[in-house]
Amino acid sequence: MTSPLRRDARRNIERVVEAATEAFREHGLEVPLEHIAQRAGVSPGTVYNRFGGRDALIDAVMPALIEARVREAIDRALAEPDPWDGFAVYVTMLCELQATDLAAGDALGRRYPSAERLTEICNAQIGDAQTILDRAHQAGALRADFTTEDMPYLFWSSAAVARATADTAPDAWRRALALTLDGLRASAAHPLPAPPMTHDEMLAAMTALGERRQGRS
Amino acid sequence: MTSPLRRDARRNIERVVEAATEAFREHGLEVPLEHIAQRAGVSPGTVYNRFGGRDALIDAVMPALIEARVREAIDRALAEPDPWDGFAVYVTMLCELQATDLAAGDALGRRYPSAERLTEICNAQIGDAQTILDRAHQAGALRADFTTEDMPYLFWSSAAVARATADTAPDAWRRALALTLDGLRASAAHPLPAPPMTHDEMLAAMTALGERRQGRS
DNA sequence: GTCTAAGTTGAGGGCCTCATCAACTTAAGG
DNA sequence: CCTTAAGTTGATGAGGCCCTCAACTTAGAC
Repeated sequence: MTSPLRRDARRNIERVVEAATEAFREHGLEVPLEHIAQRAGVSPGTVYNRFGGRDALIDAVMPALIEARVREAIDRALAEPDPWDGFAVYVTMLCELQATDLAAGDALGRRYPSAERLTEICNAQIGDAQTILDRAHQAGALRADFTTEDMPYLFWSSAAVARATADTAPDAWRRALALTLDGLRASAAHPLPAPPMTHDEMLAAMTALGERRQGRS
Repeated sequence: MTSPLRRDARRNIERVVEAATEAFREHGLEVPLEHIAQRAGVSPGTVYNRFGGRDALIDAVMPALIEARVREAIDRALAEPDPWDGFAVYVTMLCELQATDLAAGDALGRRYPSAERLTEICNAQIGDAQTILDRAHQAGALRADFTTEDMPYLFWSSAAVARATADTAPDAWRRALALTLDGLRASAAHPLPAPPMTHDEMLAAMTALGERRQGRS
């Protein structure tokens, strides 16, 4: 079997996970691994030894966080007696998460294929979202032409607003989101100029964002 | 007086401006200056000699482009008999510009204080936007609580969607924007959770985006 | 206390971008 | 043509990040 880790190794793993959680939250998933190492009081080499690279580290840190927060959002949404309120609560809580945790913003709006556990969690999350949408659709509250494939627009938009205003008007995203939500009510619906993305287009777009570390060639 | 430039110098300036226009459009305002130099068939040093740095180059290239396109949008908007349609056309044309020209996306949503001409143009643009908004407000078509300071939300959001989907669903931003616009009609208005940004907060947020070249410390 | 495999270290090679400047080239006036 | 100031070049140093690996340290078994 995998021989048990030495005590110092286990302790370093803990430290790195802890440092990574904080650094990811504060600076996003692209924070230099060297900053994480330093924060953990460990050499860069150790991070690579223990995790093998950024994606594995992401996969060690993010899934639990995302899953917990998404679950919370789902529960609160379904507890809401009014289906529209449920939908609004769901979206708002996830956007709030994005606004307070840059890494969550990355994780919700992008895909990192080699972070397998995270990908799994996020895909499951789409199914959960479907439940909330269905309920709001059936109540006639959510416009009929809004689909799960449109959800990333909300996350991308809110993340963009939150990042832009983080230092100057940290609650601006709430106003921007409220404006957008008003456009999603069935009563606000006007014909749309284009069909939704297909599921594959959506995933491809999110994956491209994950790969595009920064400006490419 | 400033002694006239030598012919080769003038020619190089032209080439660099041309190369920069294309490179900015394709890759955004953060494209490496060396790529621009290469594209212009010129050494990196020449770009620095002639322009002195990225901001000056931006200022040499972007203002004319932005001004022309904004003017076009204003004209088309005011030509629209219905004030709501005018507003929608205005916003849509600027978002289309963002979607087809990454540099325009940067310029409309950010501020680069040391690119003075560009800053001036963009500030003037806000005044023009006010005209369009006023007309739509007075017609009772645009929700009363939507202000000029809310406009950046539209640009940031649309730019985020356009960047995300550029390679996979290049028209997705139209759908996302249409959803958002439906929330801006007076008839869709529900109370908002927060006041608009102040003008200063808006400018500060845009400036921060311009300075934040990429992930900061 | 000794020993050794497990673990850590941090310098270093690779790659990228910025910005500079001494040495070279060339336009253009005389 | 020759001259020379204007202009260009591209190698270079500085800074940042990634990832690796030979040398060193240490936990923990005996």
